[in-house]
Amino acid sequence: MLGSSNSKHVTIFDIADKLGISASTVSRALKDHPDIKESTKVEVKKMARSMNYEPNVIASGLRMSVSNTIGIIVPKIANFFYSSAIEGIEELAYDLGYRVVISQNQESFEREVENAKAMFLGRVDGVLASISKQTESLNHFVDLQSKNIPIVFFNRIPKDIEASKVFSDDYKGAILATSHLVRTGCKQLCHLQGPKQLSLAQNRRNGFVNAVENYQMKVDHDLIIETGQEIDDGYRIMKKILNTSKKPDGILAFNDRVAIGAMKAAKEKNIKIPEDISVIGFSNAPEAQIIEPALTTVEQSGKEVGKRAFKMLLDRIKDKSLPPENLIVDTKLILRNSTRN
Amino acid sequence: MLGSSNSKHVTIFDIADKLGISASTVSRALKDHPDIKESTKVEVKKMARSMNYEPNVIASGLRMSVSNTIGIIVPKIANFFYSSAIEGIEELAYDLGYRVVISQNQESFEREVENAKAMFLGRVDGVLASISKQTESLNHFVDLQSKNIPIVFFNRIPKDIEASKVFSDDYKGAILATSHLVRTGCKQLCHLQGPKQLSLAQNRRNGFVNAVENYQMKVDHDLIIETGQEIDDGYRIMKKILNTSKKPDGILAFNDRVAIGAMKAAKEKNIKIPEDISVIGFSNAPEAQIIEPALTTVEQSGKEVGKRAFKMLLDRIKDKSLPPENLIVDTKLILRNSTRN
DNA sequence: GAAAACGCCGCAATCGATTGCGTTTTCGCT
DNA sequence: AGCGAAAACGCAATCGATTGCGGCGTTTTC
Repeated sequence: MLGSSNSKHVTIFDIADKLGISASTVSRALKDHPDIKESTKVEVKKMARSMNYEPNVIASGLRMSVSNTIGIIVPKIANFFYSSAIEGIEELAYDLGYRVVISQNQESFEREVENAKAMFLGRVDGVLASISKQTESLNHFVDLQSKNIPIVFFNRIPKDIEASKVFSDDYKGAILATSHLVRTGCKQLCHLQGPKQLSLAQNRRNGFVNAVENYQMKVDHDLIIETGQEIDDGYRIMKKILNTSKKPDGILAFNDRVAIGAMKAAKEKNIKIPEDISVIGFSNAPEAQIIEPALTTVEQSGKEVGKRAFKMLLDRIKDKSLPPENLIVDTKLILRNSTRN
Repeated sequence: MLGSSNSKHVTIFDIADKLGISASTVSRALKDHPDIKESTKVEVKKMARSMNYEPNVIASGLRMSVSNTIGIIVPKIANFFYSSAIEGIEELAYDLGYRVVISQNQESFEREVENAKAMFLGRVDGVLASISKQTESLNHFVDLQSKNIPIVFFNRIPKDIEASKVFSDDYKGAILATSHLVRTGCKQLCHLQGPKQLSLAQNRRNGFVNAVENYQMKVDHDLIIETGQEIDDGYRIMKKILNTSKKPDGILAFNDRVAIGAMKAAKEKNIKIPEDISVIGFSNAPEAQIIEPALTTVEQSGKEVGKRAFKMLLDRIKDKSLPPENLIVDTKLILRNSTRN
């Protein structure tokens, strides 16, 4: 267990006293320093165990200037993708003896700056970050780097910074999805592209456009529309679209929630999915399996992205001279019933 | 920003040197100690600002034996309720200068014990915990308490421990839900009660039973069934039920996901919801609004529970002599279309 | 047989902030 | 001017672990 008494913590001095040796020797013995005789090591370790000694990571951290802690900065914790990513990160970090501290900013830029500062003050060994929708300047991250704290960005990544980045293959995902729409007979495609400033939204858009052009079809730019990222955003936009003369028969949405909103609007107009209109989302969130018809979507595993990002960060914590690297996590199309065969 | 140079951190000694005074004075000046002359305070603070001084919380923590960190232990991070709770906790903690470290155990008891130990080693100032499904012994938590680390349990709470607990009013929620089923004409009620060992499941069950009896109806114990907590669990059980002679016309499920599974099974048998069978879930998860018909459910705000639990913990961190307290967070029934009017 | 080498361990400084206690400075008052 | 109390500040220890350097006793080396 954790130790039996409720008295103060056992220190290496306590062990040293009991054994009539010095604390230095105890310290060295516990970490198998070659200067220490085997028999002493055995004694010390035995005593340490019997006294329920547990090293004080704070004290050690002060001396060594490491904290064995990594920080995570995300826009919002209670979001399926991010909580999955955090789950993946925690899973790996835990086994490696790293603590995970979390902070969120609810998409506020100022708050993100504070987040970064807090990470610095907390002396974390490294940071994993997804930027907020409002992030313009990146000084707070650059400052972190200049303090020798490595950063790995994941999912929502900034362009203008030299740092490692891990993100899903949005471009390819969009190509796969769009191609599927075309091949199943959609003629008039629409893309609800989410918040324009996000690079992942740009990648998806590019995938969409390129795929359409690949099939020698014309891209209708009136049907590439900026949206929010919630159900209601998809709903409102779709309602507007359906009131115009343009009648899209295939939709690639920014994410599953936007897709679901769009589906809701279509259903209200008695437009049948997938017969009259096919819909594809992004994420493979839990909701995608619940909606009817079940939503075809581009899977993006938050857990996987989180894990990869953590590994990359770990390498850079251990060797600060490693150059930045980009890692693109594969995506795949999950076929369900919101698209035709 | 964070400071401009990439050199070592500025310490109170650096400030003291520049000003030709001692570090003690700097330390005291920075925290407005009455022994220090007003003019010196001003000078010190000015210098501190201009040198971009930031206190080293690790060093201070070592001396003060506090970490300004609270730990969270949950079964699973990527779960809507828990990630909402974490979100709420982080929101409050952040503003109060507390860091939040997270650990999960994926419902494994052994892992939970490790979680607790890690919290101890990390010298957190307090712990917020939801116990795993498999938790039997509570020694690891008792140990934490005996080390003078306050714990507040939330949501999934253990019975046999003297500690503060914050949980939603499951009993009342079940009463509300069950009553609504009865009042809208359900005659044969069924309760999918989730994992039996969880106290919240027991509370819900009690609410269910008492409500039924209140209406002078007989409780059919064959229709109070232990289940898992996932969609598939609800689906499988419901399929079985529908193959028996008992035909429930009202279901209170352990949570929304189980409810959704049950709905799926019913739909496959062409049983109409809510005409032939009414369904109510627990949680008000995002999925509840997506499913069709939209799911009537007992709302439990993870965010609210998290915040309340954090406040309670904070009080106990500041005053360790505070007695344990129970706080029951109100629940309410959200009416949607999976029940009749 | 003296010197160099090695094995094993302790002293004391270090990381940065805090604080009890003692010392110096300041200032009021006679 | 001189005394005493209060105000203002410095010294050094402390929190716990780590580590360079030096000490001492034993063994190896030519």
